[in-house]
Amino acid sequence: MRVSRSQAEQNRQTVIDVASRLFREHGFDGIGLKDLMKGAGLTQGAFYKQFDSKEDLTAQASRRAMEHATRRWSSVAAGSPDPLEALIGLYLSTGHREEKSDGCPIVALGSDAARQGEEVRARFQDGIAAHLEVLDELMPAAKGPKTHRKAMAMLSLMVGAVTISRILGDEEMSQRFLDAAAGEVRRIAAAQE
Amino acid sequence: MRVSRSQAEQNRQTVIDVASRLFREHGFDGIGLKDLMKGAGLTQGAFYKQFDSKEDLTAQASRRAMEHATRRWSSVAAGSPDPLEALIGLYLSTGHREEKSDGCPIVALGSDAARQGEEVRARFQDGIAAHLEVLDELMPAAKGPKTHRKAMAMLSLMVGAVTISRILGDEEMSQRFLDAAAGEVRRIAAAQE
DNA sequence: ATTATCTATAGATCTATAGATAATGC
DNA sequence: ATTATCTATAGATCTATAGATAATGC
Repeated sequence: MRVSRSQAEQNRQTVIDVASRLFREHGFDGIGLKDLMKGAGLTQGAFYKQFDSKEDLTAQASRRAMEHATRRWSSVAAGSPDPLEALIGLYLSTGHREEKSDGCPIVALGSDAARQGEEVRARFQDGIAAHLEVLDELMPAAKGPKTHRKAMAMLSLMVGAVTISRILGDEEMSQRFLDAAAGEVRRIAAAQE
Repeated sequence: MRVSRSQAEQNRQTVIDVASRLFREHGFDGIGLKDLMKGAGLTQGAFYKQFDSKEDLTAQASRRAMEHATRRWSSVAAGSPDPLEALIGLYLSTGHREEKSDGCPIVALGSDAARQGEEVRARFQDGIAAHLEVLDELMPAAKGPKTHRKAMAMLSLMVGAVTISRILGDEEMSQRFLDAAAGEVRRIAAAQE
């Protein structure tokens, strides 16, 4: 039954990966330890050797999800001649709207995160700051004192639009929210000031 | 033990009101029927004479919260010489950031709503459409074909900014998100096109 | 006679712990 | 000898139902 130390550590990492996806799909309160562990091919009993509590896993899964999302933003931006358009194409798309478990954690868990303890919220805060830095870098206009301010508005707009588009059953309305956000994100980035 | 028909109906309405607040505070999965009923001064046993299921109450509480929020937007806009500034002052404020249970349901429950069934999501969709109409009305620039598109971007931006500001423990950063959003909402409303 | 609410409970599920087991690591 | 994982379980809580009770409404 016992496995090697490196295998145990790998199992722990798998649990965090699985949790980062299942929490995004079902919410922090929408999935239990049994199913989280089952997703990693383990049983519930192994949980408390790996983590202090469910809240502990929640915090670690939040960090994992945020770091993954930031890395994706960076590499999409770095791999395109027009980083902003590449990011808009990725984020404000139907693909992203329909991919809850591998999509942006702020969209999938933003409302839930606001109700969590300090530890979880700190992991989200770090991720949000990292997202802002990526946006700062790809701003096409000359970098001014307003750049960071613009990045905040762009992130808010993107998060809000995908959140709303996921709620809407009316496909056309949902699409129009994404398109409207894309247009305004471009405008904000391009604005002189 | 039995109460009059009108008292029973009033009790039902109280449960919906209480639920619309407690769900916003704790999430749909974060509070049980016992505490919801207790909040209305009743016991759990009375629940199923009033509602079909928890999901039924979830849908009714969502409608109630959304209608309340829309009415607040309308009256704030109608009661001011500068409707847009009045709305910004109400929505993108620390007061709203700290008032989860009586604040915007899209912020408090947006991520949760995206995971709910059609019935609940339809109530949010109706409320979102109603919010857009309020924004359409108060747009200062001459109403063009782009008005509705702008309203969508403004709503997304406002929802995203307050959602993020509620997650952040860093007060200054939180405030800067609200300010950045306020600035861009004004810009979008004022833009010619 | 009907029924709104109550207490009580069924059955499922939740987080967390205890003790057994079998493999690792010294 | 230590320990990662397993099965089993404690105790709390969740949604939903059943039957009793006491007041309403015919």
